[in-house]
Amino acid sequence: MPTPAKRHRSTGRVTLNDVAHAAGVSPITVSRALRGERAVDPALVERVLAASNKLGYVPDPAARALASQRSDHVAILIPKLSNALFVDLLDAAQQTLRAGGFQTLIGVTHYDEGQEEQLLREQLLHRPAGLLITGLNHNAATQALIARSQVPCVHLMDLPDAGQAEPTYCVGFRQNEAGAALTRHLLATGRRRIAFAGAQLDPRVMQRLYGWRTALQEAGCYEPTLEWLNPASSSLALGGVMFEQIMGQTPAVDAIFFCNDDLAQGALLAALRLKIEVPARVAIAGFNDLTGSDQMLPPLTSVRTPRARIGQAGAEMLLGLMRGDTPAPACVDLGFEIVERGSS
Amino acid sequence: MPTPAKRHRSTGRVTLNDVAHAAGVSPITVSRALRGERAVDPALVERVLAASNKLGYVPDPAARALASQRSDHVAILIPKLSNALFVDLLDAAQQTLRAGGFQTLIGVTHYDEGQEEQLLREQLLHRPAGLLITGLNHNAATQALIARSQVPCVHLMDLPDAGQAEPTYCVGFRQNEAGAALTRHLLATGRRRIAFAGAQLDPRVMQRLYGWRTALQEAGCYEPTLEWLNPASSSLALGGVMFEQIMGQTPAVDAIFFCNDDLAQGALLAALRLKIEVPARVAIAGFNDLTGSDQMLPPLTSVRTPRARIGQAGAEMLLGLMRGDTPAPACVDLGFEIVERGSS
DNA sequence: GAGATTCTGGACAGCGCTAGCCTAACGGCC
DNA sequence: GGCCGTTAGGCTAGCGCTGTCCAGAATCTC
Repeated sequence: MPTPAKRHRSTGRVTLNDVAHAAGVSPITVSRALRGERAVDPALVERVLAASNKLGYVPDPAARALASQRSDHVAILIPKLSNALFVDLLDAAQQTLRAGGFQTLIGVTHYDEGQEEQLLREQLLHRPAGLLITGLNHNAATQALIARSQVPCVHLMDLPDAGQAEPTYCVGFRQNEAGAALTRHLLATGRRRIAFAGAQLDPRVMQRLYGWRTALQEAGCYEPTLEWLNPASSSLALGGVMFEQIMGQTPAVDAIFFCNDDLAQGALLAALRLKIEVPARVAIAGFNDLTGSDQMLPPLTSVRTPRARIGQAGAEMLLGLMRGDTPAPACVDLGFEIVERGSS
Repeated sequence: MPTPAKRHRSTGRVTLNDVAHAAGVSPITVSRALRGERAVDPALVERVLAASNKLGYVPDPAARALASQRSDHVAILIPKLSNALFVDLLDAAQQTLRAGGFQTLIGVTHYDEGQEEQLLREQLLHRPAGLLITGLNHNAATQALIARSQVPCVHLMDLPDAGQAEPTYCVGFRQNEAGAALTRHLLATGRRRIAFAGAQLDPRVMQRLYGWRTALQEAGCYEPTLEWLNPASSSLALGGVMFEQIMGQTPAVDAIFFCNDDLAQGALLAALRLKIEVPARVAIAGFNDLTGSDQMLPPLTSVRTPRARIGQAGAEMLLGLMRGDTPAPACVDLGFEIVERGSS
C-alpha cells in the first residue's frame, strides 16, 4: 500500500517514536533507556534495546542538539596544518574523540588571534559539546567567548607558568624547560657559543627561546647576538637560509639550536651543500623530533615532544569533562625527552 | 528585572522570531529574506537585514538541520593524515568550504575500506550537505550509501579511465599518465633499467605503477624484476631500506622511480650515507614534490601534483552541486608537471 | 472586463528529540 | 494508619527553523 499523501514531510528515518511503539513504552522512556539518563527498569531497558536494534534506530544528532542545546561535535583549533606537529595532535585527538562518539570540527587559525576568535565564534554556533584549543595565549575576546559559552575546554601543548594559577584545563609540557634542557645538553658537550634560530615566533617558540636564554645565562654564555629570530614560517628552505646567515655573520658559533626540526633539517642539508662539517665545526639541534630527523646526515639531535599523547590525553580529559567529571589534575605535564643523535 | 521563572528552557539566543518582531514581519518572511528563498519585497528584505544585524542574529544550525533535513556540514574522507599530500588537500578544501559557509567534518580511513564505510555511515547521520571523498575505489556498500543518501559527492585525486563513463563528479589528475611521463623523462635522460619502488600500494600508487610499466614496455625495457612493492606505509626510513635493497640485489639498475617523495627523500639520504652517487651511479625520482624535495642533495626530481588546487576545485565543485548547479565538466583534470632536478 | 496566471506574505504544522513537571506506586517510619 | 521520601514512567511543551498550503493582490490574456 502506498503511503497516503502526507501533508507534511516525512523522512524515512526510524525515530524514537517507532522504537517506543515497537517496545510498547513511551518515547521518553526510550530516550532515557538509551542515554542511561535516570533510572529505568532493566527489563524495560532490554526491551527498548531489542526494539532499537531490530529497527536499526540511530538518534538524529540535529534533533538531539536542538532539544538539548548540546551537539556531539567537538571543535578543535590548531594554528596550522602545514606543521606536522599539529597534524599529529589533530590525528590523535580526532581518533580518541571518535571512539568516544564525538565528531571533530577543525579550525585552522594560521597563528592569527583574530582568525581564532572568528573561527571560535562560528564553531560555538554549533553548540559544540567541547573544545580543544592550542596554547594558552588567546585574545581577550576569545577567552571571554570560551568562558561565556560554558563549553568544556582543554588547552593543548602549553602549561601555565608555575606561579600563575590558571583555572583552566591543559595538557602539554613545559616548552621553556625543554628549551633549557636541550641547551644544557649542548653545553654539556662542550659548546659555548650556542645560537638560537627561531622562526614563526609563536608563543611556544618564544618559550623555548626563554629556556635557551636561561640556560646560557646560567652558564655565563649568553649574548644577544646569538639570537636569530625570523617571523616567517618554518621550512627546510628557511632553515638553510638562516644557517648560512648565522655561519656567515657569526663564525665563532659552535652550535645552533633551531626552534624546530624543519629548520634544523634544512640547516643540515645546507651544511652538506656548503661542506660545513656537523658536528665537528658546528653542532645542530632541532625540536619536536619530526619524521625524518633520525634519517638525516648526521642524524639530528632533537627534543621528542609527546604531541600524539597530548592529543589523546587532551581528548580524554575533554571526554571526562563532557561527562561532568572533574579531572584530578587540571594540568597534565607529559614531559619531553632529549634525543641525542649525531648532529651534536 | 529577573526573568520570570519560565516553565521551559529558553536559551538566551536571538531567534528568527525576535528578528521578525523587530522588523514587523512574520518569521517565515525573515527566513526567506535571509536565505534568498523565493521572492521577497526588497524593502522588506532591507528591514529584515537591518533588524537582523542590529540584534546580531545568527541562525541555529541544529534547528535548520532538523527542519530542512540538511546541515551545513561537509564530510571529507581522506586516507591518512600522516601523508602531507592529504593534509594539503584537506587544508585547501577546508578553507574553500569555510568561505562558502560550511563546516568540515574529517574522517580518516587509514586506507581501510571497512573503516571508510563505517565513517561514512557515521557522517551521513549528520545529514551532511555534501561529501568529498578521496579516490574512486570504494567497496560496494560505500558506493550504495553514497548513492542512497542523495548527498552531493565529489571524488578527489583520481579520474576514471577514459573508457568507463563514470556518472560521478571528480577532480584530480591521471596518476598513470603522470607515472608514465616521469618514466619517459628518465628514459629520455638515457636510463634503461628503471626500477619502480612502491609502498602502501593504494590505488593511486598502483596507477603510477601501471604508467611506469606502460612506458617501459613501450621502450622495450620492462622487466618484472624491476618492480619493488612493499605494502608498508611510506616513510623516509622505508625509502632508505628499499634503496639499499634494490641497489644490493639489482646492481644493474640505473634509475629508481619511487612512488612518492617520502621514499625518494629517504633514498637520497641513504645514498649519501652509502656514498652512492646520485645521479651518476643511479638516478632517483619521486612523486608529489613534497616540501623539502627541492632542498635535498641533490635536489629531487619529482612530479608536482596539484593537490591544493584539487582540494580547492573539488570544494568549489561541491559548493556548486550543493547549490543545485550541474557543473559543466563532471570530471576536471588538473594535470601534473614533471619537475626536473639534480637527482635525475 | 472577466477569467487565468503569477506573485508575495503568512498561517500552520511539524522535523525528532529532551527538559521539566506530574503522578502513581512503593517502602519505611513512627 | 497516616505521613513522607523515593523511584520510575509518562505527559506536555517546546528547542528554532522551514516545507506546504493558502489567500489576497497584482499582472496578464483575450
